[in-house]
Amino acid sequence: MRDTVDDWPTGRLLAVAARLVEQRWREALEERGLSYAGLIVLHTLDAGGRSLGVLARAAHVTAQTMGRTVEHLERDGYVRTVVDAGDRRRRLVERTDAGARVFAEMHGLEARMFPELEQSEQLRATLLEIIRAVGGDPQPPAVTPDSLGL
Amino acid sequence: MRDTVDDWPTGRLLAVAARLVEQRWREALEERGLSYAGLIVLHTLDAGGRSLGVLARAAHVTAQTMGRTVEHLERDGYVRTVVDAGDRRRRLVERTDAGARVFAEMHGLEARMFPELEQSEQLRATLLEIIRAVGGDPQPPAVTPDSLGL
DNA sequence: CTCCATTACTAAGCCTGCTGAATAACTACA
DNA sequence: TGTAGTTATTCAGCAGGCTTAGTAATGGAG
Repeated sequence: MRDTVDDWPTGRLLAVAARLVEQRWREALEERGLSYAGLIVLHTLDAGGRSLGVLARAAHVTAQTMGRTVEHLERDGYVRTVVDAGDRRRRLVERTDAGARVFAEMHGLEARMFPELEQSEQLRATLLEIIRAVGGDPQPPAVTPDSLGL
Repeated sequence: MRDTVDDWPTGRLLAVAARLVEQRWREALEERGLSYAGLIVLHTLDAGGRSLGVLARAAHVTAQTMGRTVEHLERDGYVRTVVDAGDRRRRLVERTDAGARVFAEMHGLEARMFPELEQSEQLRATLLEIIRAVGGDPQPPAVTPDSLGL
């Protein structure tokens, strides 16, 4: 009769847990005018400028979604985009100084915010298996998704 | 240099995994004109009619979000709402015959869709700990959120 | 019995996901 | 060269999260 979260299917638990963690992040981010999705982009750009499509594939979101997120980051002055000279279809996205600064401020938090989470190798391994099994890195499409096992 | 998902913070992995699983669900649901959020509501209503607020707390979403989801379910004919006679602020939500039918069709899928997921007691336990630590059941607010440990 | 705090829900608006469909630029091939 | 196909991005629109700000009904205190 009692309908607690305890007897929910695992997929649903996954969604709720992810939402709660993200929400906690939001509280820390909003005072910098930054979103969780934006933080991910700034993090990815740490290694240098990237095109929109590359960013999208890295974050496992569609190009459309990434386009809008980058738009917002640009509006807020955290990234700038330039048309790729070699392939004018491409828009290269790079961090501004403000973007690099705000990322540096937030970066340390990733480990401090949920230390138990970061240290749980078991959980990380399981999540990575799920991601590979369900989503799969788009690079090797020859892998059968049935080879999971967990 | 290579920026794969492997070295992402755990919270981010959680979000990606949840999104991928939900997306897989969506494919199976859309042909019935049902959303993932809607399925959760129909599931919760399996035990009988519930008010909007109760549904929201059960799903760990805000009352506003639940209001809209119920609105969509009602539009599609899967639930009906009636004003509670005893407390006219409340709107009781109950499944229609169509709602009960479509839920029955989908219900079995919960276990079949990702069998490995459902059987991983380890993962379930970890997710429940996260949910309790970060979100916490609103019922016992006396529990200190520091008592996690994973 | 009246007044006020609380509770349940609604309204408006923002952000991030998605899909489907268009456009522009590049590439390959005849 | 020219044309067809692929790839990168954008546009439009829907759903579901969230927040802040109302409104209406309840219920308790004086």
